[in-house]
Amino acid sequence: MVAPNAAGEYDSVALEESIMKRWKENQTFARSIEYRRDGKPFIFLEGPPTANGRPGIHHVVARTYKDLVCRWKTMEGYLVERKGGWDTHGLPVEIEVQKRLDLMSNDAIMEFGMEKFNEECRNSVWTYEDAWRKMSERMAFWVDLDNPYVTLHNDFIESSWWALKQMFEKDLLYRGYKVLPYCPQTGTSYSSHEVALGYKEVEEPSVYVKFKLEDDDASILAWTTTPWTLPGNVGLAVGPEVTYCRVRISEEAGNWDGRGGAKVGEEVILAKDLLKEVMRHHVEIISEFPGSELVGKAYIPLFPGAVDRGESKTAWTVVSADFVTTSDGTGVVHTAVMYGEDDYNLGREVGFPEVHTVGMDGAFVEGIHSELDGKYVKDCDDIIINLLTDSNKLYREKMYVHDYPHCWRTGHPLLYYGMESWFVRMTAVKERLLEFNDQVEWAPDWVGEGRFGEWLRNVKDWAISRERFWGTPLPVWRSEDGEMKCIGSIEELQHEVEKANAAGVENPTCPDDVDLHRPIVDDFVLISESGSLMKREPFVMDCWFDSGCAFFAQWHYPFENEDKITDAFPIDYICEGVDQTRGWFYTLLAVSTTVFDSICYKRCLSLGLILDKDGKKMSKSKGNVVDPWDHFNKEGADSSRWYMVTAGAPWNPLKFDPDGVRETYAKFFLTLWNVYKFHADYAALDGFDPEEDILPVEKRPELDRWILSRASTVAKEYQNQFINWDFHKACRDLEDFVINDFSNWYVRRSRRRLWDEATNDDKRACQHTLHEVLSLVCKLTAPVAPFMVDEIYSNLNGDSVHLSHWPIQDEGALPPQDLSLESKMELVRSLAETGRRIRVKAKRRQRLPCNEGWIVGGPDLGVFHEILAEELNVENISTVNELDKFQQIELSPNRKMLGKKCRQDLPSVLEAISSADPNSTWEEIQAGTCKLAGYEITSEDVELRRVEKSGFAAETITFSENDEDLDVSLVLDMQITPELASKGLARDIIRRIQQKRKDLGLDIEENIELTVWLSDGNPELLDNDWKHLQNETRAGAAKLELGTGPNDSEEFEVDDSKIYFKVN
RNA sequence: GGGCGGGUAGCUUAGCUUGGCUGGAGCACCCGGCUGAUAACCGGGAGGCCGCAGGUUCAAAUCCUGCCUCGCCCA
Repeated sequence: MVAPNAAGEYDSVALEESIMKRWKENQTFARSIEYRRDGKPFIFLEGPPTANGRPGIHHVVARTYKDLVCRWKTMEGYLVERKGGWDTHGLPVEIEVQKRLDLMSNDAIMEFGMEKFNEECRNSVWTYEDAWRKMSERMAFWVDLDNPYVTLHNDFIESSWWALKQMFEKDLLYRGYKVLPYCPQTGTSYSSHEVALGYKEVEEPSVYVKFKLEDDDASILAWTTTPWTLPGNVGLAVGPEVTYCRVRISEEAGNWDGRGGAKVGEEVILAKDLLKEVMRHHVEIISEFPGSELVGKAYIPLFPGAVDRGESKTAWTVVSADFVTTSDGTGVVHTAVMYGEDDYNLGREVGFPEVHTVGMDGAFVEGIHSELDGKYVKDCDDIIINLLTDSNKLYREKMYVHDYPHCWRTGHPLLYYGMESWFVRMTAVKERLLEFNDQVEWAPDWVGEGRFGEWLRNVKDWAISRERFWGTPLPVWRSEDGEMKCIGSIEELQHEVEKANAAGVENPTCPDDVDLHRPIVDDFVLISESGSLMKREPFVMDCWFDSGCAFFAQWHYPFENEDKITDAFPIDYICEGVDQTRGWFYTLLAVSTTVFDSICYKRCLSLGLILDKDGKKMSKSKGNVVDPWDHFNKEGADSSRWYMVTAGAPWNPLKFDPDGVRETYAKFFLTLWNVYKFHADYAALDGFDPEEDILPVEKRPELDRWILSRASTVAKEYQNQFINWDFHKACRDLEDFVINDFSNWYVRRSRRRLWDEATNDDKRACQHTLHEVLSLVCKLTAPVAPFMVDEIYSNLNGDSVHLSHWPIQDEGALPPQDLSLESKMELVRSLAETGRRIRVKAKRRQRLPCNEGWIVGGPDLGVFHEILAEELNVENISTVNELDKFQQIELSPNRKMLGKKCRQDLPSVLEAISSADPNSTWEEIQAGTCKLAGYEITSEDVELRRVEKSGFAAETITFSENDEDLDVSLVLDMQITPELASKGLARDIIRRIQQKRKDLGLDIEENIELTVWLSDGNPELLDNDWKHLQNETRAGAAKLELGTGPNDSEEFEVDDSKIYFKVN
């Protein structure tokens, strides 16, 4: 091993870039995996981002947590392979292409050509791949992007097909309807985020409709904002617990506005709470009853013949539904099965006929009503209202203002429309899902138990098909009479194509590398067992299905890599934003449960959202998006990563404050670098070899043993915090250690030890200690902020820190701990601080020494007296036990004990304690005879405090060791002697001259010529101190004069008298 | 409308599980000190209806109830 190089200044960006280069040249990432080849695997799965969006700061956050766990586990000795992945299918891709090529409807796409369109999609997927690569590399996210899994690759699709077939064979796949927001103008249904693009406030007619009961004169009143759904009405829903009433119109209404009405004597039924809201007539209440009494009653259809009853027994009857409320309407919900999600679910549940009254073109189908057939539904509101009015079925109309989703492309209102769709029967495996979820270690646990658990308890069947073009095609072929085949591999497809060809179908060729996308797969026609032609169901899969298959499809399982599932499944760790709870976290579990009947991942870290510094969501439109490069190019990736991890718990929302990154840079990294620089510069100068002349720890001074012990303690706690997912606490503690213990105390106290030019034991001890602590800090920091510490570690140890071993597991790897030494040093530091506080209060300059200092109480600090004398600027430190000389006692109540004993009398007892004489009371307490305010007071009820007597400057602090609180006092002697005054004066002058030297930019070694003028008020400067002054300031030639200095001399004041000096 | 989480100093936050001495820290601000020690450090100061309102208790930031508010997810 050779001596380290001198460190140079810290330039984070240049340093990180040079390290990136070094990693590339040395293949450090690959080596970090290879040298763990024999280790136990730790399986990480990368959630695939889509590369057709630019990466943002939130991706940096997620990748930091992915990376740090993988690096940590690697250092621990696990084999952690990291395959990159890309999500390349789905709606966002199609929308991008549609916008670019102005293809605003399905017809336009078909006209353009589906093949060409999909080709455009395939290309557009990679728009930002380079930006992603650069970001990943710059932030040091180690992942294999050269061999990623890609959801559009045939291998991936084939594996997904295989998975679907498993579901199909388990009867978990079925065809049904799903009510979706649909735009008849473009012929497409919309996902929720597209819907969100198009909400508009509109004013529309709403109607209160009278549904005449079959065997009763009364009508039930129902309300709807979509009159066009009324011809499709097949049922009325009431709340079983809601109170309804039957009322009779008792008077004609005056000032009737709009169409509709009711005659005197007519009877209607509605929720009691909404009576005033709805009725425009004076009415008398005939009866009141719960909704359950209405259930089963039949009524006369509004548009007879519009819907075919079919097998349904419940059509045009009242049913009960728990979603019915009395917040608006009449407390009765008109149900048209195909045009509302609640309606559809209710219809399925109670058996209403599932029949469309509206076509895909948005117009009524033939046979509804002569005035409606073939007309666009939104043009029919008026006609329908008139028809109802004419047949006395309308009670009233009311204009209604609400937000309603509109097509973001055409501006037309969307229709909620029941579409053919394929589902995975998740409801059938609900119990297994819950069971598996219980086995997952969630961070934080409330996401698993709460948000995710809640979702699973209410799990619905998963609608996995989309009427789109760019995606994994649904591999189900279907004949007109409903025979179905699900294809699970290319080989099977080829086989089926051959079979069909043999039966006379003319299919295109189906080679081994057939592109599994549309429209190619659409062209294959298969043949059923009974000999009918089968066509592919014209859907693609929800792209969430793709990513849900990633854990096996990334390996092309089961066609290849069987061992990846037998040996490397379930996954050990995944990590994504909390918004993935019902996204990727769910689809992974859904697929693994339905296909493998297994848990999918053992640990899941769910990250909080990233917000701007004001707590607002980052969005392009608000312009508050933080570009990661702003910080990569300024403070660097280390500071960005460390900031993000220390800013809060990973699952809490992160308010990203650019100033926080700067602060991290200035405090943690700059400090660490300067500690390193301090060590490296002297080590380089001295030719220090960390492997030579190692001084055993027990032979090193207390200060060294202390910092080594602290380092051990911090390292162990760091590991515990990591295991508990408390990365933020771990890193905050480490940061505190580096800044306060290591830099501000150890290095500050050790500085002079390295100044000595000759080698000695003390210097060697210090250098080895610095080397060991720095190396340890590097290892601990490496997973979180991998750059700078790699530079430090490599320079000190010759190889990358990322190839080093995590220092925690084996006992011998950490320096010895000495907790009693740690707590003593803590006391020493507190005493040093206390001394400064005493001086401020006593108005005594820090540089003016005190003759004596006494430590009263506490453990033996003999070995630290020298440090304390220096820190406190006291000539002589001693320990004394005679408290009374400096102190008197005070009693302070222990409220916890007294509260239990005295309850409501506590205030009067407290009063009694504070007014009693402490000395005699304490004697009584010890004798067991103390009684105050009627209560017996024992030594447990009070705490004894010692307070300094006047005449000494003193302060008492509490020192805790082994659950015991000890009072320790520091007393300073405040008298001033000529010797002390001289010393203090010398220090003040030295300080000024040193500052001047610094201002002049003088080298540390350089000599100066010095003249000092003392005036009348100054204390005498003794010979010794004058010599010391010359020595410290390297004043080769020095003169001491009396009087006022010339105009070109420097002037300053000490205790109100002036001093002049001049440096040449 | 439902579920989950948050609301503590100008800002970022710790403390809440298990109630108890004066609610702790960092940034920024002011005063002082210290420094051949770095964008550092130390002491002091100012700055807190601990979201609001009730309840439990001798005692509530902490436990309970309701509300307000912000965020996310779902309707």
